[in-house]
Amino acid sequence: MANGGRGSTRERLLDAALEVFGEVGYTGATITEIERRVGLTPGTGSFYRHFPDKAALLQAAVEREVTRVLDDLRSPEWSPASAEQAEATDVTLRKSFAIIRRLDPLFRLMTNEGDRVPEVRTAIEAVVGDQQRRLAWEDDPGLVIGVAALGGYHLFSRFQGGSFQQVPEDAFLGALAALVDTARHDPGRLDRTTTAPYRSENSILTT
Amino acid sequence: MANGGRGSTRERLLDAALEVFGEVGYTGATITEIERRVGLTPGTGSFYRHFPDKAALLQAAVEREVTRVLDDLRSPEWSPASAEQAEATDVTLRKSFAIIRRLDPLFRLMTNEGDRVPEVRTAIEAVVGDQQRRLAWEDDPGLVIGVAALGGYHLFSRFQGGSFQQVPEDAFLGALAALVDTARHDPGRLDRTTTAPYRSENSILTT
DNA sequence: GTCTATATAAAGATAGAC
DNA sequence: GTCTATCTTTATATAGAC
Repeated sequence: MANGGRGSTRERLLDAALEVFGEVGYTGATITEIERRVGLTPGTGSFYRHFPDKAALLQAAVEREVTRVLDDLRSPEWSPASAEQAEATDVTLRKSFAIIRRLDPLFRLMTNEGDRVPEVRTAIEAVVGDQQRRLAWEDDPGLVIGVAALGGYHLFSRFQGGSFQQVPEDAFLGALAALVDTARHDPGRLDRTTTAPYRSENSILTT
Repeated sequence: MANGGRGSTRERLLDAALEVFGEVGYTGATITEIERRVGLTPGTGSFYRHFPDKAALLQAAVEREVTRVLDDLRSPEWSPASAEQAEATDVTLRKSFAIIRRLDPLFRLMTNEGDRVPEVRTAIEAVVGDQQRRLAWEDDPGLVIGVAALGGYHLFSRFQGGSFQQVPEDAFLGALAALVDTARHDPGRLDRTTTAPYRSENSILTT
């Protein structure tokens, strides 16, 4: 049962909605299945005592989630350090990764509903927009690359049903932080054009 | 019309299927809409002269796409250089990025259908599995990070409906190649633990 | 606030004419 | 190989009893 049976039926319906819509998309989700997950008798239409229709459920679920995310992002645990309190790169990356994970339910909704449900895109832009402004390519290209790498690690891990290329999270974050740090403390390095062919020193492919 | 009206109706149905399933998911897609896209009169059930049912269409579409992708990956344009023909990092990354883009339709299917349609996951694993073996963390952590960054850039670009953080593809690829190159030619760098807090030299936030 | 019963609409699917 | 007509199933949604 969504939310372990806790909270009002309305709240549990919102929990289930975020879950099911993310899993099978809006059209793929049935009212019957949502009723089942919250402990209502499936197919009875009890759902309609709480929401006028399916569309209203989607809208309410997205709105509540966006509110919650924005709220979370204000807590010190997630928010980036101010200009006065500079923080180490690995700390910044860990926060970014936590945010990516926190946004995952909305990401799924976005991927599943994308353009069909404009509210979803608008809502996500509201959340991501705030983060974006702190992450400008001109200011800190290394960090932009780092966040992209975290996004890819997250995405591919989902696809592979484990961690991307079996790389443990800590190992990935550690190595990435070291690399991003290089870029941050020596910005000129990113301008250098790559020329020399690369031959791995320890690849099993190398003779 | 899917495929611009070229090819047999069956082939055009497969084209439309990949398209529509990727856009709205399996349950979200209607036979009627697929008929419309290939130029059959919508709602007439003409589709059923070509496939026994909707599930068969999904399976056939995935199978054909997987075959095509595996075929493409064998061409020199996409395949990684052999151990004897070392290639520059930016070339490797460009190929990887092309592959990620080539896989995008299957990625969408995967995200939309995920666990509900096991064939999709299996098929994608067949394709990705081959690439995976060439990309081991122990051999070349810098490249693994690089590929993750490309995946994140691709994903976030899709979300933002443009390019990630307005960063042009060439700029991103260039900077990423330089960074990955650093890691490749100085592997010890990735082991270094980050300690010094970072303060941007050119951020508008810095006083 | 939940269940029974039922109405309505949409989608999957089939038979048969052309 | 496509269209007309139709059947079946499934899902959204409502009215009313408890």
